[in-house]
Amino acid sequence: MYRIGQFSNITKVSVKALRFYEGEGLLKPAWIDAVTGYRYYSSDQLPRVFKIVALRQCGFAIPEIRQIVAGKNIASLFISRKRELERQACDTAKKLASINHYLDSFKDGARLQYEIVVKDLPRVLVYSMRTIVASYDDYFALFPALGESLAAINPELKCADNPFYCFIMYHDGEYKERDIDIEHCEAVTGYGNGKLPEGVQFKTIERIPEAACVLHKGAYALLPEAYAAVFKWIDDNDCITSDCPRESYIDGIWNKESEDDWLTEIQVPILRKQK
Amino acid sequence: MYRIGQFSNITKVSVKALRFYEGEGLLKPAWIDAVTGYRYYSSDQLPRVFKIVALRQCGFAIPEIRQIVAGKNIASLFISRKRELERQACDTAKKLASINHYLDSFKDGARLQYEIVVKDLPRVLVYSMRTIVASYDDYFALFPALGESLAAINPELKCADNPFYCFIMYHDGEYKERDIDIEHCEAVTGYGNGKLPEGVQFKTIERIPEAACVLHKGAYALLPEAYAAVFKWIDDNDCITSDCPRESYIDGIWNKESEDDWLTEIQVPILRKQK
DNA sequence: GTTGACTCTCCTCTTACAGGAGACCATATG
DNA sequence: CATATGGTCTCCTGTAAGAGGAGAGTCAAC
Repeated sequence: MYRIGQFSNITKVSVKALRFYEGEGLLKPAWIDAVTGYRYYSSDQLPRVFKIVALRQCGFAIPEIRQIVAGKNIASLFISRKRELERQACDTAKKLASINHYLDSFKDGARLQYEIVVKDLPRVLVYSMRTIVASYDDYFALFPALGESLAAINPELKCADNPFYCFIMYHDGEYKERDIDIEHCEAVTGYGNGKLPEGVQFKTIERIPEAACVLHKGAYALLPEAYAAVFKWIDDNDCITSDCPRESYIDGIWNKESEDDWLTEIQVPILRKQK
Repeated sequence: MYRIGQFSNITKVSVKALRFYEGEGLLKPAWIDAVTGYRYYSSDQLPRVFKIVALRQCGFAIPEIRQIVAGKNIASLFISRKRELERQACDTAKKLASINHYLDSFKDGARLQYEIVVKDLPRVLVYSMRTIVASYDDYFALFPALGESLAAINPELKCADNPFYCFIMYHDGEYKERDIDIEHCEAVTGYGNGKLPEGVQFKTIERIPEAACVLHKGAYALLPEAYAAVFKWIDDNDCITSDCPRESYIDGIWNKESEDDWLTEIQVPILRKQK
């Protein structure tokens, strides 16, 4: 019979842990002195300790270990543990890739400027018009008229209380300066039934489970830098672009005077490459 | 200005988390109504939220994020985060390998019999004798005499209160049934100074940082099964044997009548293969 | 008898929020 | 104007697996 300290030395399990396992009903001491309360352990308990320690080294939680030592459902517990560990490994790999991306970007200028966030983009109903515009300036000229025409048809549909309600999608796979294939979208609360202008329609845009997003603060002329950052991130993180990028206008000429305060979010749908 | 629920929808950060970040001094609402206590957020705060979310997605803890947004020590924090993540990845991989080992062993008989535990074997002073014995039976015949000769020289040195005090090391790289090169060891509390029998010496056995250990319950004839299990584990876990295996006698003929109650621990020093 | 090393129980602390209770607030509807 | 509904407030508890420590009792040796 060994006292708790000796047994702790033998098994390399801390005294705190031994007491904790007792409380959890995993390992009762062979005998407890009723007067002093001292716990006494015997070598017969070593197999049990071994089992507990081995399972803890596999990352099992206490209630799972309790089931396993009771002899229940063994294989299924191991399988679900395996899946959980695989999930964890994948998770850690993502974080690591992201960290490496930022570390790499520090090499040039030592500032953390464009932070990439992975988000879910929910399914959304929009009032949309797809056009090919000669240049960005042409697009910005077109833009206000659309909002007004929507307001004229079904004023109750607008949901402008969400700053992300207005965005465009770029249907060109690549970057272009001229003749850009653009779809202008405004989120709405339902399909309207007024007469639509030429080329305009109500439609549903399906959910995107993962999109790499970056926030750009400042003039639109600097947007390409933000694009470069997010595409580098996508590459560094072993992802591919899975759908057309979106640009969502949060703050702009309509509510901020200085270009430096304009806020635009770029959202690029992604898929993780299988390894 | 958005109320907390709207801002939560926009940023995909939960209401609870927004309030928590305020408490942590990471993100103060743009304005708080002094009468109602309602929090109001503005789009100017989006960049900050982005930064926080991006850093959380890298696995940074709140105090680290607090430092980063304050602009301190950026690179070093990223580097230590990277190291931590690499440690985690390695840790998960170990657990996964271990789980896979057990799952594999279930294929034959569906029992969890030999659990492998990775332990540190501390530095130890021993009274040792190395011999080549013709067979195991010869060794067991030799065994008691050694303990007695030690007791005769320096009785105060024995530390038999530890059940691991008595073990042997196998110097043969491979399994043999005849002419086995064995070192018998008994842990002692110091070097003695009596006259030593032929072939016997006091020596120090250095610490082994990692050893794969398995507990065998039952007759010595079944020990090979335990050896098979531990060597399979070592293989499944991408490790190599780095020193001679040890067998530690915990319960045996001297304190248990039935062979079925004998308890022996096998300890195999290991090294992880680099990947 | 006294020391020093062990051990006991009980309490708090760790992380990044989630869940819920009970009360207050805002807006739309009848 | 009263009410219904849903949003928000603060405050409390819970999480996993123990670690750390306080204050009191115990064991063995000198």
